[in-house]
Amino acid sequence: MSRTQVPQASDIVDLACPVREVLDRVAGKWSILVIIAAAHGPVRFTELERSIAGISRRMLTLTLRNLERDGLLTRTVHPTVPPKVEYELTDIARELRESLLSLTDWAVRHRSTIYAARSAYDAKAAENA
Amino acid sequence: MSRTQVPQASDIVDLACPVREVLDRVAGKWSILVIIAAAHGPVRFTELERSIAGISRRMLTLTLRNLERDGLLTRTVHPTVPPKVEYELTDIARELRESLLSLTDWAVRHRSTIYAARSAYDAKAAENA
DNA sequence: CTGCATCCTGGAAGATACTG
DNA sequence: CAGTATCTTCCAGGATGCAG
Repeated sequence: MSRTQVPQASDIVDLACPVREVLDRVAGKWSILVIIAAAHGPVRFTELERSIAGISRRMLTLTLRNLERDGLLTRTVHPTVPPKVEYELTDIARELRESLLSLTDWAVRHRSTIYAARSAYDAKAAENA
Repeated sequence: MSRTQVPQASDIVDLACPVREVLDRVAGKWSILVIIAAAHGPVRFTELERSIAGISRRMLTLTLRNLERDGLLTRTVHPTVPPKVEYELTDIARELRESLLSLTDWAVRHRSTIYAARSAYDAKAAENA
């Protein structure tokens, strides 16, 4: 950031950083679902694959790697045949999950309102067309 | 949640829906920042543009439209010259913002831990290369 | 069972220019 | 002031196949 261009809305910038933190960590299409699916304890790869409807093997792998990289879950390889790998949330991931609960709660409480608003908006837009 | 210990696919799906709800609404790169920036009361377009560092006029417009469509904010046009448009969060958006606070709080509390985990992970990956 | 390598596509978002 | 209209770029994510 140059010295000539000082961002004057520092309040937003200050808030934005942690927001970006969370977002970048949780942004993916599957991250949160994996966190939820892994919440109940050590879970195997295939368990996750089965419990998260619609996820591909590739995306599950990528998502798990990212979460592991950020220290949100641990990966334990049991050198058996066939291989057995278990994933488990770390403490901070469990904390994160708690925070997510209030979000999902919000979604549940207001979903009908939001649908209604959306329908109304679209109806009005259509009528102008 | 069912009585069984191991969540089957349906359990995750049940949880996944509200999660998707939130995500889809807040997913964009700018949505949350706009919500935060508009939190303190009626805000004009240009105010938002200035306070959200890095956002383009186009993306601000698109984001505002989406939030309005979902009933998260209201758009009030004052037919003056020059035009004056004010945006304001709705009640449910303010509620959402409250929920987001616990997330940002999480991010702040654990950011250093996460950075450390990431560095460690990357270091290990590099050493295997 | 648990992945990785590759190819490919849709859509999000940036750059730029114009307008009531 | 508060937008629209295009064009373009980029990459998350899907599909498929192979492997230890």
